[in-house]
Amino acid sequence: MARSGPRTFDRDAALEAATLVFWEHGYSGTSISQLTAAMKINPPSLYAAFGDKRALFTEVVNRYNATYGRFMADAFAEETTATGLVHRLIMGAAEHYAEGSHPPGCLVIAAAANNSPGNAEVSIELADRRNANRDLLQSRIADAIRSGELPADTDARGLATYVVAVIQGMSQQARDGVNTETLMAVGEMALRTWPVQPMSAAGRRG
Amino acid sequence: MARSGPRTFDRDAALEAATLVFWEHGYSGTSISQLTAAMKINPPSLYAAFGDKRALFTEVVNRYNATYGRFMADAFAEETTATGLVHRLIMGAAEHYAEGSHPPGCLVIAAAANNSPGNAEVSIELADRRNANRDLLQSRIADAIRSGELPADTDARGLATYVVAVIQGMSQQARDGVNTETLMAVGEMALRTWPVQPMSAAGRRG
DNA sequence: GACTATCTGTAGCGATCGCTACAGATTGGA
DNA sequence: TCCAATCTGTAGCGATCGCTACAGATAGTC
Repeated sequence: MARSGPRTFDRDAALEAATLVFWEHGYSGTSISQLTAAMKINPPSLYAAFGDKRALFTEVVNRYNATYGRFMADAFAEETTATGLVHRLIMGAAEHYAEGSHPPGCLVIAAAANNSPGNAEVSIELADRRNANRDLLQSRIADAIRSGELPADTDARGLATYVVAVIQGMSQQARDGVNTETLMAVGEMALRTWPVQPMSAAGRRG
Repeated sequence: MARSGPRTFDRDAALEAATLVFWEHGYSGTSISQLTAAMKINPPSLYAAFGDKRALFTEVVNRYNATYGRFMADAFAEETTATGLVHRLIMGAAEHYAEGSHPPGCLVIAAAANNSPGNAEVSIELADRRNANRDLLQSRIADAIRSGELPADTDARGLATYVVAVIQGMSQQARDGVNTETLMAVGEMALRTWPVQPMSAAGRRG
């Protein structure tokens, strides 16, 4: 077999393979031997290219957010109203979480739920990402209340938590085998609770 | 130290201790040494009294459903309308998932999310329990549609999945640090999407 | 009070974990 | 063409995993 010289494997393809394994089995449920088998490299190559398991996972999560999870960042960047933003977040989750081309659900939600004390840092890392998203959504909702898009008595914290909970629940349901069609129905039901200014035409509801 | 004779430890107290550890760290994230430390027994006593780690976990889950998770079974047993049932499931989750007297969230939802291939059976065991609950709720909703409690065009599958997703999302949010007050707000928002017969007085909405 | 049965504590089993030392193989530069 | 540098594969490190053999200690029986 070919040994040495410049790197012989595709770093991004290896990251993609690692992503799918972490997505399916979570951080602690994935072993180095599983990773090296999926990435088609040997342990020393993995450690030379990515550092250690922890650093590889962080790189995987960052890449995930820029690829599979991109619809979230895009929604935050492109939607100017809280109503449009929430609609796109929820329906995007419904659309993507049960696609057959990758493991079900959201990697950031599902990949570090069970963690031994030794892996607590990884749980915290993902929880921080989830909570940052929720806080960002809350601030966008607060903006919408100030601008008059949403009623003045709207509970920004509660509403943001509700939206994030629905998305996380859809991720779990996708993991439990629910298909895209049902997730879409869930998303539409979730959006019916959205507060609308009585005299406003800002709502997206059909 | 005292050795031997009849069993010297309280079996149920040991189960309770094991419950809290599994609840916090999940199945694969909990080691035998953690369990024996929390249960204040040594490995041979654990294996003599409970079989192995897997059997202990199953016993823990059954006991959990009869204690901490009892509000779910009670709601199914005591509520006669789908509306009342769903109200009690969601508000019960909101009330209990962030209590400070035990780990946050629901053990059945959180304890086997990350699993290596060797622990796949445990994931399936909990997924089956979750899906059985969802299917039971769906059948109760279908009954309510037939009886006229809910509109005839109600999507029983979608609605049951929505309710279960909200509950699972609340569990995740509790794990991420959200308090009871916010969970209550989430539950009330979730119930606003409940379909009501226009001419009926069956709704519980405030 | 010896005997049997049962439980407990110590110690350690084989397997796997994340990770790495080492040497063989191949490349680019001199 | 030979060297220095770099990557790869083999093999195995110490630690921990789930689990158990073994022997010491206590209880009930006669």
